[in-house]
Amino acid sequence: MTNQELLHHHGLRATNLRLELLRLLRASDRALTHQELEAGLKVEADRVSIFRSLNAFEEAGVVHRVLDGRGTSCFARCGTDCGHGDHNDAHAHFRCNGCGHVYCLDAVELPSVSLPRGFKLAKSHLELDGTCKACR
Amino acid sequence: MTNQELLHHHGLRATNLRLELLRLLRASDRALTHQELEAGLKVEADRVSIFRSLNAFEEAGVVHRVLDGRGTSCFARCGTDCGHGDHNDAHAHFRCNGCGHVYCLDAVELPSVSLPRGFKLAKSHLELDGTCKACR
DNA sequence: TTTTGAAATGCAACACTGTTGCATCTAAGT
DNA sequence: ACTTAGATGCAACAGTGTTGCATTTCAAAA
Repeated sequence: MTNQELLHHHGLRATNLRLELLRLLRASDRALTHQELEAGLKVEADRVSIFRSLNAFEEAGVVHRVLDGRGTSCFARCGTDCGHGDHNDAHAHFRCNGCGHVYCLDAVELPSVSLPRGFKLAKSHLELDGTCKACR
Repeated sequence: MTNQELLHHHGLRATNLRLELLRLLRASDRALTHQELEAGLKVEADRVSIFRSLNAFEEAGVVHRVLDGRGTSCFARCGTDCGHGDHNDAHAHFRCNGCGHVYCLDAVELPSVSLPRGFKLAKSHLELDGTCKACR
């Protein structure tokens, strides 16, 4: 599926900015911040438009959001099985303490947890940190 | 150990602000943001001083920091076995999607994970969300 | 192909978290 | 009571993220 088809399939318009953002996200093996995306764009675009596009992507199920260790949002393309507001992002994330990059780890298995009485679990996120391949 | 002793024990001065912050943190069953702390203070204090105190607490091993779902820092008292830069905060955290409150869950067991080749693990954080007792 | 309405963008302004520099004050040991 | 390193207050700043509003542009229908 092309990026254009992907956008249309989720009810979004295929603008230059959005096609560019998807291109960058698809080309990356890790989750990217809005700053990295802005820096990588081959098109001029306003910060606000990038934020709005990323929010639209997230809501539509095109990307998912991860927080890096300092609380800023990173975005990565979703797997094929995400829909509107229905994310299947139940995989672990690894954050490198050296470069700060955030990787999605689809291979790592998530634990099943039992919560104290009264708490109702919706989702669990396993956040790992350490040193990545490039930083060793 | 009194809050005064606790501070001295970690090489920090027992000022009004810091004693107040510790009082609030000890009285709470969950992690608090700087905003909640500022609102709860019985003493006038500058935002900056609160941030600096919390940073000093964290570095000394008096409190640990958790990010809530939107990336803002929450703070909670550490267990007894934390020292300078040596946190023992390897427990799960639960964030309520209703009220946004963050709870430390000492009871939940952390999984052992195996990373892809090249990644070196330092710490793992299990972040859970759902609905808390009060919000059901 | 042209029209058209909704979606997307750009710009300005704002709120919030968090930090730094510097002058002043205070806790705590002498 | 002195002294000084540690703590505070104030002003200013950087970064993320949002909102309102006018303008542009995509995509579907005429």
